[in-house]
Amino acid sequence: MVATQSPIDARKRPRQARSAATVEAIVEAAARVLEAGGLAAFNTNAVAEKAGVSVGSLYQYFPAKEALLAELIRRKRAELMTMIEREKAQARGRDLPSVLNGFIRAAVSHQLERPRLAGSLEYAEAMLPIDTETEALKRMIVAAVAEILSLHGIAKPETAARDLAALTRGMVDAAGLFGETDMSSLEPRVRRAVYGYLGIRK
Amino acid sequence: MVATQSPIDARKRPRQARSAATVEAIVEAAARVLEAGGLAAFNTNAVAEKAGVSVGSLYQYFPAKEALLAELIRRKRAELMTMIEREKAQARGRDLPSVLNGFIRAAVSHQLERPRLAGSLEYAEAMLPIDTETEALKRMIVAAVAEILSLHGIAKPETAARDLAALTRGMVDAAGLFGETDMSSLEPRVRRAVYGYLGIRK
Amino acid sequence: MVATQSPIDARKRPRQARSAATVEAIVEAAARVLEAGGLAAFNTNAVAEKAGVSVGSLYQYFPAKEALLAELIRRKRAELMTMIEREKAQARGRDLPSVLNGFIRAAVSHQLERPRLAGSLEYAEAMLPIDTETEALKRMIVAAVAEILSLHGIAKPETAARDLAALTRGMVDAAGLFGETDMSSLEPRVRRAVYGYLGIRK
Amino acid sequence: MVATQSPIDARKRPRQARSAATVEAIVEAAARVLEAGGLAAFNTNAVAEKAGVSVGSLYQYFPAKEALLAELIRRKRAELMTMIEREKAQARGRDLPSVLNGFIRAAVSHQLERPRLAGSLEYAEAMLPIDTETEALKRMIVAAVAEILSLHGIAKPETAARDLAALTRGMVDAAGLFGETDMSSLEPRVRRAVYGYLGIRK
DNA sequence: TATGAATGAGGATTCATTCAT
DNA sequence: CATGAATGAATCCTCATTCAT
Repeated sequence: MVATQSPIDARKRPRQARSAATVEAIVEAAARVLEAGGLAAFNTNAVAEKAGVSVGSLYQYFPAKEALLAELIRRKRAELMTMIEREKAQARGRDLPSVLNGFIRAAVSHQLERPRLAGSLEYAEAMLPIDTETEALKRMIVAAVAEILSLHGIAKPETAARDLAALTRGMVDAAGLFGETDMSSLEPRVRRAVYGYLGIRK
Repeated sequence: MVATQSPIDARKRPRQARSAATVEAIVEAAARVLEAGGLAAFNTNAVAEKAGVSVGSLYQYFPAKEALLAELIRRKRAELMTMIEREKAQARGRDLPSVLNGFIRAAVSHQLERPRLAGSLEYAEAMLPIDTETEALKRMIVAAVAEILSLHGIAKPETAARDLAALTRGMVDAAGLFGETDMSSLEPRVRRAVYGYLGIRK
Repeated sequence: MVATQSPIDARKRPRQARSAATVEAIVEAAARVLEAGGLAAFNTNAVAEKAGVSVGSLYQYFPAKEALLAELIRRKRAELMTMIEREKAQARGRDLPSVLNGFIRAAVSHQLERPRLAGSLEYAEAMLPIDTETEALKRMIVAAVAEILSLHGIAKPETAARDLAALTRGMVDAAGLFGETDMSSLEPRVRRAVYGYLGIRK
Repeated sequence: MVATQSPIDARKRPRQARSAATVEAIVEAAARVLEAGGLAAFNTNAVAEKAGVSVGSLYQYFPAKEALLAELIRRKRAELMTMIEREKAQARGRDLPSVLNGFIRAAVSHQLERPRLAGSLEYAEAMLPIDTETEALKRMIVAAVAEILSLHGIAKPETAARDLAALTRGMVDAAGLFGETDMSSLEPRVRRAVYGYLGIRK
């Protein structure tokens, strides 16, 4: 990996097994703190305490609070990227609706899980200076979706990919915040909007 | 549970013209600060300075930082409510697409204006304990849209109203953050998604 | 002391009488803390406490710890500059030894006063990035002395000025740290070195 | 109050060849860190890293940060002591100027080498509680010089020794910090001051 | 009422030192 | 002995809020 000189990006990689566990504990604690109290409650002392670790250890692996946030964002994006790659791999020879259904199912399940966490990360990402790696992942995700759309003859595939992602995220976030937890109820509603946007019938 | 004396709810209403001007200056300054630096940069000293007013005066009208945020949210909602009332008033005797077009146009123009401000307010609203008045406005907006949808035979009008609002907000926010400023390009895309969701063709 | 009113001043100027007193209390406390424990003990909490003021107030007037240090340096230099100007004003028509005696007396009395404070400020000045105003004062001091030397036919007056300042400072610092407090014993020793350096006899 | 077991004083002496190499690496790294960033940047982690050694190893040989600093000071003094002994050995039968020239040459070359390092060590020595061994070395140096001066009929030889050392150090430090690196230009200037102080002509 | 100086709790970050491996 | 992960006290600095003028 190329060392981009941004401090937000610079995370010391653990060299021993014990520290890998520490890093995981910190990351999970960070997610929980964000989940529970949003960005306002997200402070290094709270995260360290919830992780059962000292502040010093936190700073051993994340040189700044923002670096921890960036790691959470990076992981979320990476998860999504993995899901998309999986869908893309299965897309060969299928018709567009089938492919879209896969994407939608992946996106909804991914986003509906911890809506308050997701919302905080999205806000943080929109407001903070984003590190290069995360930015790249973002572009790759859009590009992957756009590629599929393009193959099926959709015009302006990049814009469409962004619009569909935004629309889906908007719907799922709102549903999650409203208290919905049932994917099977939400999925068809998202599908209708997506199909409508693309001008195809189910 | 009834919040008898939540501090966030207790906002003095200005009583004189001179005070009204001060309040306006503070509110506009608050919006600008949020616009420029997001919630992280939103602090009372910065707002007071940008408003050309002392911190003391700020606290004269807004007993806590959150009260100022709540006022911004309330105003945003009130604007939207006004737009919706206007559209509703014109909806008599028109077909659903025409009515929807009005709504969509209103929503897009409203949301696309200051996307970073809108994003911060939405995040704040989702995370902070909301005061009763804003909560009520929110419900009224959904109810107003749901009523229209119901009149035109849409099933589960409340859910639809929330979904459409969420989908539209998601798309417009993303477009705004991406740098789009042209309503005429964004509107038809939103329309396609909305129509698709409702299962009607243009 | 006269506030020289330089354009380069990163310090917020107090607008009320009460805050002027606060600033003075902070500066004097800072000097005392440095005097007592050196740079290692120089921390904002200690200074604020000794000044009988909150940390917040300290930061109201000095945006960083270094700014406070810089102010101490600036004041010390300004004092010296004032002394030198006074001597320079009296130098007209006198012979070099008389002028030098004045300078030496001023320098010794100035430096012997609080040797530990002086030492800390010198070290800080040598190590920290110096602000432009202090740098300019430093040059002015050297230039003023060099001018006098030049008038009396001393070769390489700039180098001589720096050497004499260094030699004097070295001797006085060491004497101060050793516990000497008697100017009248130290002065003639400095004089012998200075005269010797310049190749003149008393 | 007697400090029975001051940590600064307790410095383990290395016993094996391998350890000696480690100790040298640490000491040299410490010097480099001081050279580069002064006392503010002097921390055990930085030193250990630059030495290519773990912090644990550093603490194996130096039980506290101050012990490392003390070792640097002790070495610097020991170097000077060695130089002085060498000069003293050659002093038999020579006249005072010849002897002084030797001393001055030794002192200038010694001090001009790494001025920032020297400055930091001097400051540390002046401010920190000094261990007994270093204190003794210091006295021996003064005594050695005083002895020479006394042999040549100089009054108050102890005071003179201290004054000359201080004057020389002041001049060389300032020259070094100013960027001078040429001994041959600085030496005669120091000589003039020294001779002047002692009231002898070259 | 308006002002802005003052407060101090809270939160970010560093670094000397310890100790399990 | 060597390692480097872990600790937490110490320090810098911010900002919501109060209150004397």
